[in-house]
Amino acid sequence: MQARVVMLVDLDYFYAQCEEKRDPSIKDKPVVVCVYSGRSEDSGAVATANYVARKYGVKSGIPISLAKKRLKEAPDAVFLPMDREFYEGVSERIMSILRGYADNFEQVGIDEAYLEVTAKAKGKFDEAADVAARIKNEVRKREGISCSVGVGPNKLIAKIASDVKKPDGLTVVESSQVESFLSTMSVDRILGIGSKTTKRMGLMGVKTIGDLAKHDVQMLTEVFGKTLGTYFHKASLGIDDTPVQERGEAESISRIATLKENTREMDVILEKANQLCEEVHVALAEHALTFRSVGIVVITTDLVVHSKSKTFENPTNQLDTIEETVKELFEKLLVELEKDARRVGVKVWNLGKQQKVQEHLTDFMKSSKS
DNA sequence: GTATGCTTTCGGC
DNA sequence: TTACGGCCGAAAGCATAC
Repeated sequence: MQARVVMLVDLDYFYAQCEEKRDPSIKDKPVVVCVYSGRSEDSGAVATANYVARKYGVKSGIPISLAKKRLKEAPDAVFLPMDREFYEGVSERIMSILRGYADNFEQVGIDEAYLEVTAKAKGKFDEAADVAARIKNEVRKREGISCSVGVGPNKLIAKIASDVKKPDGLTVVESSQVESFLSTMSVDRILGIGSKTTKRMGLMGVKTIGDLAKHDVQMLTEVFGKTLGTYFHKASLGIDDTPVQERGEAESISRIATLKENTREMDVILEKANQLCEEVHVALAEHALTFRSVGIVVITTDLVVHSKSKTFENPTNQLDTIEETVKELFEKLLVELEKDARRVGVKVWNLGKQQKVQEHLTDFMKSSKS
């Protein structure tokens, strides 16, 4: 029985790097990939930026206008609209390269994947480092994209390791190094520890993963409950038994859009919402999926997010159901809002694979014959 | 008290 | 000094069940 070796491959500043690949002449310039909302020249936000732009304080999530201001002294800066289809194509080809190096493979989002490499690296970390180097070379040669890789005895360590050096990094943390590797890391590096839990732990005097490891599991289960307490305890010791496994289809499908003007008029909102319902329905149909939950979101003029949702007993795939539920939810939500709506969204989840009715009937007839 | 499931909000990219 | 997307999964908060 070999000790596990797990790898996390993270494609560096992915959207912006795809743009550099498409047009290498922009490589040494600040590159900012933007999501334009269409309501005015520069309204919208930054999806991601290359490291040249990051030196100017331009990063994911900031307004485009702020990014332009920060790049005033860089007249060669390049602002490009997001081209998701192009990035998805690049991602798909890279993911199929990565798959070839893995015993087991798990893609996480468009730019990240876990690889179980225990067998391929014969349980040895130095062989895993060679595999990682080969992966980086092949991805660079075939697709012209750099990535940062973390190698560790499990997913938890591989993920944290991948963040240590980027872009174009490779960090290996062997089992014997796990304790000192984790000891000074902030607790919020652990998946499942968000801002609230970080604050609660801070009040207990726990700031680093090393601090967390000093508390016994009984104490943690008293404070956080059995499931979470046990999980935090294991994570603090670098223990993570979760397997690397293929993910199914997305767990939710959503579409959101910015309105031309701020409004609280139901007609205007429902017109946009119905477009979004149709888009969601098309996406469902493409994958032959049903849903059991429907939700809406409204972002008001003060940029506060409000949402409502409804879950049904039985799965369906009907556009009518989406549209009717969305209407009902907007009517409920709008009366609660004091500000106008700026953006609206529609989402479905609790997805399932659509059964083929004909098969069912055939099965039924087969079974009723005997 | 803990587990589970649903709803809403948060945060990464 | 402000400025502000789209999509996803995770986290948090709550209700209910055991």
